[in-house]
Amino acid sequence: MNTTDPALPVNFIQNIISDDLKLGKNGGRVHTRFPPEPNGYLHIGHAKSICLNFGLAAANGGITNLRFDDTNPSKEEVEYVESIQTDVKWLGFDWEDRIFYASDYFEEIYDYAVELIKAGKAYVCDLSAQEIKDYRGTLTEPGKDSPYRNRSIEENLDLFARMRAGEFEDGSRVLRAKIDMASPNLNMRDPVLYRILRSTHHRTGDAWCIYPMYDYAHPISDSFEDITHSICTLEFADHRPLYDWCLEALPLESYPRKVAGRPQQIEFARLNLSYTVMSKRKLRELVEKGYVSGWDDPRMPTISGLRRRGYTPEAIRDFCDRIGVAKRNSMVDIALLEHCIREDLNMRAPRVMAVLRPLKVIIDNYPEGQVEWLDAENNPENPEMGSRQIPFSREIYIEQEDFMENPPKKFFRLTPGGEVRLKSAYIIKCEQVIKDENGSIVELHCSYDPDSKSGGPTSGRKIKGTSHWVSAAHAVPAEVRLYEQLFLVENPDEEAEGADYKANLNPNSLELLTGCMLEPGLAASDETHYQFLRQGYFCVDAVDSKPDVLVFNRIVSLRDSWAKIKKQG
RNA sequence: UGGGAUGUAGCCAAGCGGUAAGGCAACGGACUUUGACUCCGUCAUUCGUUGGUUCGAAUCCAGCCAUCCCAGCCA
Repeated sequence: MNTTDPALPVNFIQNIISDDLKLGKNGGRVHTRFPPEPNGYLHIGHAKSICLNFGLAAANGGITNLRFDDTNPSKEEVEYVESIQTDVKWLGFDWEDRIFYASDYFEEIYDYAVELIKAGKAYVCDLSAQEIKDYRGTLTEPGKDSPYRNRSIEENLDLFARMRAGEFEDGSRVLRAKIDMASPNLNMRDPVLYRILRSTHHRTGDAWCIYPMYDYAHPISDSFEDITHSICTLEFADHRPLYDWCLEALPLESYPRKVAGRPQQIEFARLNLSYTVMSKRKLRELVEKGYVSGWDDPRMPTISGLRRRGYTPEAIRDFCDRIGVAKRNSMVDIALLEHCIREDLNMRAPRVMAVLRPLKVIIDNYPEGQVEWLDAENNPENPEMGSRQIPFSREIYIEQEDFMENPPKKFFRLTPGGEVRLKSAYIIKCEQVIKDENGSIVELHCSYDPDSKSGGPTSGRKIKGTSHWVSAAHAVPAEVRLYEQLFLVENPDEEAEGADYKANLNPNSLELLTGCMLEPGLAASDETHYQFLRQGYFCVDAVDSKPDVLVFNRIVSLRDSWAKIKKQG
């Protein structure tokens, strides 16, 4: 029980680890592994597993392996193994030199299968896939033995060797564990251990035409790597007896929690996030059908998408710490993720001024041609970040939405005849509204109060509203993308033929703004985050930025977006 | 209707026989050179439900109810 050390995580897995340590199991070691199949990019759900495996080990003085569960070459690609490494590193975790592949063990895994056959615990089955299914029985009825179940050891050995040698067609034979066709647990009804599959493997090429199944390869891999705590998600709970069966049936030296005499895996509930499409199949569909620019499109809930949308590793790790770990299926509100990134960025993102939808303002009583460099603090929350100089001149831009000709009661910004403070500068008063022939507002003429200069001795006048602005002559044009994460507006009926969930994705997930005006001097790098005042946090998109234009991506609140869509009907 | 797992606030989640932590959200209020941020305050007489054991139960026991997972030669 974790009742003493406040530095340790508080969750049921930590409790298990603490108990094991107390009992001296595994020689006091804690060794975990993060075992993704390289069949797609990692998403926020994987982040939970990564933080758990690496975090729990680190908190207990242990280590963590990165292991690719690459036993099904038909779905796997090197692009994915590379992106997974990039993303785990970016999240801030280090597997040092312990990067492994299940495919590294293919030869040994095969040898163990031969041992299983020799021990009478496995047999080659000639049933077709459909027949195996039929023989398996149902949830409520027991299955029946395969007619090939009692082949001689010699025949099994011969057949299995010939399977490997490529003598048989794909799908014509499998190697099965001989367990119990009447088990109430379907996974124990003589599960398939090896299948014949002619598919080029991203690492072993065409060296093999038979590949081990997850249920068989995984416990062996854990054992080879001396893993002490094999953490996986809830849907594998039913596989646990099979995991144990493999370890017990094989002459293996090490397996998790062996000292207790009960090797076992530990299951936790996978992450579900509101508004978030977490299914790899669906994410793949978005990519393959070109609905997004790629797995790292900022609208994607992938680690790489979140990165481009402006999320930091610190925020994601904090989120994973806060959601907790348990065994109940739950749905975490994405507002918590959004809270984590805002909190992280609040202290370290410089405040800058940028006008997304410019409205020209001419300050008539400000000398033509004059430029003043004003002092502006970089982060009021964090004075250590200092200040910078920004230019002020006769013609500036303010945000279109910061002026209203016929304002509602509680509008605090600029109105005809009204005053507003320009952040870090002067108080201005709107004297005249200029419109074009269509009645659209094209520019404002204002006056300024020279005594109201920010930080000056006479700057104390209180004005209800404050606006951001940028000097027209100095402004840098920019492109801004307002991205929001893809989410489902309505949940499509997945059972229906050709269910098109794409049609139900939020329609306004990307808004492209051109002609935005930035204060001069902003730097471009994908590590850079800014807060555009009152407009939220943005990060520079180094992937899409062009030589002459900075591209910013913005983090938006999905709840607000959802409300907006619902309101529009 | 077989097996496995889970039910504590709108959403997560501690709690492990001694009288319901914490976070997010929400709602009040203060502050503010951005209505942001920050800061104060409010938010479960009750732990799926019904019984039982006990001086005492979210914690132990029994029944019931609800939800999720399992019939890939996927992981």
